Amino acid sequence: MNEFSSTYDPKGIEDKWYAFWIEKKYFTPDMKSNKPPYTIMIPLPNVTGRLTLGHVLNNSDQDILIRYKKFSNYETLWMSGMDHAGIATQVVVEEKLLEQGIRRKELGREKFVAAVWQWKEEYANIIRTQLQRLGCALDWSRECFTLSEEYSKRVIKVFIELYNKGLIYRGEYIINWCPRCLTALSDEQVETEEEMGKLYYIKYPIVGTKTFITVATTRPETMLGDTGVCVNPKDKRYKTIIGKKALLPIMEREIPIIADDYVDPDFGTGALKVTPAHDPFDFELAKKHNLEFINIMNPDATLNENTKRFNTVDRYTARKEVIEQLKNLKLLKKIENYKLPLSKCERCKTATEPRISKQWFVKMKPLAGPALEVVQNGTVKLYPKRWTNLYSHWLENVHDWCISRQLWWGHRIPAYYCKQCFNPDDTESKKGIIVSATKPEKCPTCGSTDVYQDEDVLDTWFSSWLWPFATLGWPSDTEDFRRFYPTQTLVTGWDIIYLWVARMIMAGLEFTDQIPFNNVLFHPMVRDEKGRKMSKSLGNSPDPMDLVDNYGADALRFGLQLITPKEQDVLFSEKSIEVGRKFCNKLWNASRLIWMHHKDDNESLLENVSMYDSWILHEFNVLLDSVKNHYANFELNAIAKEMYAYVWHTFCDWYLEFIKIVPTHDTPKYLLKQILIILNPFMPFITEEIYHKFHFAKESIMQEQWPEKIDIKHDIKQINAIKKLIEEIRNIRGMFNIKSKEKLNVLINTSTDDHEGFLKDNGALLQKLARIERIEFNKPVTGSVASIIMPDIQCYVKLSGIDVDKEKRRLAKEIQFLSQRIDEIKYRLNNPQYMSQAGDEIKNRENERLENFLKKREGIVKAIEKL
RNA sequence: GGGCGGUUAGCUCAGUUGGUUAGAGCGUCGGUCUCACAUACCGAAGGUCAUGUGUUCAAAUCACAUACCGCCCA
Repeated sequence: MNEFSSTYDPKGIEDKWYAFWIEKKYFTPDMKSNKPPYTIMIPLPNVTGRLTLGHVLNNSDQDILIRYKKFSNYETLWMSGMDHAGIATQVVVEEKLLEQGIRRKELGREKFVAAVWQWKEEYANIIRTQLQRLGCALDWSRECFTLSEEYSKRVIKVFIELYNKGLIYRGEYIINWCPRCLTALSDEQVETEEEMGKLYYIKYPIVGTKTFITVATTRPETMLGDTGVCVNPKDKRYKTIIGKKALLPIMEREIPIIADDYVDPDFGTGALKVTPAHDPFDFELAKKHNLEFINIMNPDATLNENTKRFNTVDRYTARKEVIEQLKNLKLLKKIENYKLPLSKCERCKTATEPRISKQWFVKMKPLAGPALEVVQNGTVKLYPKRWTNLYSHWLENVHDWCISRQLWWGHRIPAYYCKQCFNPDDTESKKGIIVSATKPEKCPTCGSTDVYQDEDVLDTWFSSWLWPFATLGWPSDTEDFRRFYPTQTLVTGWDIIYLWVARMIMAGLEFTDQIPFNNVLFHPMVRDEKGRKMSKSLGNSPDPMDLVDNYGADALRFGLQLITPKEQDVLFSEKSIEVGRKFCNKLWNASRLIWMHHKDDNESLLENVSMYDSWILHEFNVLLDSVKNHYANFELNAIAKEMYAYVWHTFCDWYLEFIKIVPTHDTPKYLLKQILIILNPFMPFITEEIYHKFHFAKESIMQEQWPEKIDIKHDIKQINAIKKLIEEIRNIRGMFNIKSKEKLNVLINTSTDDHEGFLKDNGALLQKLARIERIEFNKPVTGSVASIIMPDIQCYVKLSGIDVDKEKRRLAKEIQFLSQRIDEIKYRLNNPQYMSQAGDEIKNRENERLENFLKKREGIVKAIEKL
């Protein structure tokens, strides 16, 4: 049975074809082939959770490109894999365990990590299934995981190499600390949000005087850690007190008043309280002026013993209590409302703390230079182009990268310390530090065998920045690496341009001396209909798999592409997926019609090409050109829209209607195959299914070639004319409210024999599509008629009892319009500047327009006279 | 504070290097179960292209300014 149902139902079809593709190993490149390679590395999904609509967009983009390139004679590889996602995954597993009353610390490192691996297995399976249901042509045989044994070796090798080059160091600086995740974060893993807060003005008594110096701060509790007050040396208000001491209230500690150009005299009071251990700028200032560093906070953001009675009090409670005490001491001058930027942990949204801490860092400047250059000189191209500015700006101002994380899930830092001679507080010397892939037997400095490994793990991005080559076997000189590296295109969201894209380019240049990819396509973020970010708490994020269940994967993919703008965020609505589903059904039914009449035709185009065939083939050529250009610029949305318009409005609405009346052979089946091929990257399942319904020659549509342009043998002017005439007659019918059951009688006068001959030969088509009873040619116009005046064809729709005034008004309006256009063109023709400056192409076009307008106007004038 | 993007039909968006009457999808309205498809077909209405000034024979398109919205960085 090979029946064609009257509606398309994707159920059963999608799974069937995915299994078939896997069985045939279509997604695995042929290593014996001599085609040029085309490689895309998947932006490795986190094993943290299920895929979102953002992933659907990201992966369908990639699938489209891969399938297109496969048709275009490239040996394609789309590398699959996943990211261990250190913080994010640790957080979700912690939460899950906590639901069962189990605390991470109580469970212990080994058992906890085992629990995360279990989670990883479960979610890797879910994600794999999700990508497969979307139809992704990923090579599963090469799937990688950032925490696998082999991949880890590469990460550790890179750490050691950079350490030996002096590009990785251990140091003590202010870092971003998440009090909830209890780990350091890099600058890029912190989000800043503007929030309404307050600016507190606090008076510090000046020692030895009865006067005060007032400082302004948004975080009064940090005053407990102040070790100085700083003013601008040029600030006249404070000239006399520089060098004196202030008495820090509550703590009753004497702190120096210093001067530095860094202080902005116009901000607040022009006096800055200096908290060296809890602010990056204060930290630098303190180093310069030799101020004391007092850490006042525990890792969980409660205050510590350095704050005396505030010990163990939470930071926000402490703020209230400090304010209360200052009020009592009459040292709180005033409070103002103030908008301040608040830094939050990207993963858990907890407000982060700037905190002085000993961590591992990567020196970024030496890596940034080359990465900046390859983008600025166009070796690596970013799409859309404007991301280049952002990329450059970040690299030009890049700070060192804090890569150590106080987590258990990740690559453990390959640094060992000697219990005998390592001094943890000495961040200047490397004494007693051994960086090594395996545990050293003894300390090279003192010979002690008592060495222990760093407890911390590496930032996730320290492994994923190696993705484009570590996945291909690097540093081993593997065949995969030689063949598929550098890759061609990276497809990702712009939100990780710094976190990932820039770092991959750095790593590629540093470790392989090559760019990791030629092109980067940044697609937009998927938001809800109101433009809000998709989030679990808002409940505005549909599960993509529900959408696949309800509409089919092809509908989801195509619908999403249709609404994805080039440079703005996507506002997702389920309506668009419905449009996708309807389009699938349309394609299905068009195929069904062709199948009913043409399934036994030749699948290649032979000699049977009618003028109507030529017309649709010509339109197809136009489409092919446009699609090709759009692919070159990664404009997938434009491709989707054009294919939609062609299939629905050109192919179905006109061509299929034409050939119901004017029979033909071969072309419908031939062209359908071409259409299926160009649609396949966007909708792989339905196109494969239809391909097989027709028993086309290849084992799978995936083995076909991208269509070539077709030689057009006919002049198709007449087809456009008859099409236009049909549209005009339909328009008249609507205008005069003529029921569609009522057939029309028309009189046609033509100015050339060609037109007359063609219209006579194709009268049946005109009758059917314009619903006409009788056509008469070249007779005088009598009775009441509605007139259609085209340059070479005049058509009069006979109707008794039409509203003559209405027709006169309609024609008069038309004349007015034409006259306006005619005047415009004539004005230009009389303008010497236009005549000398406009190009020939434009002038020819304008002349042609003028000629047509004049002909038309003349015809309408006559038509009015006859009314 | 610095930078980037946006403002086109009721809604969401196209609109190449300035050059036909500024387009599409959805929605709305009217009419059709016409033998592939009512998940459909036919037709219509709807825009002073955010505002202002300028450049040009010609501006949605280029320049400058303003307003509003969004994002990134500090």
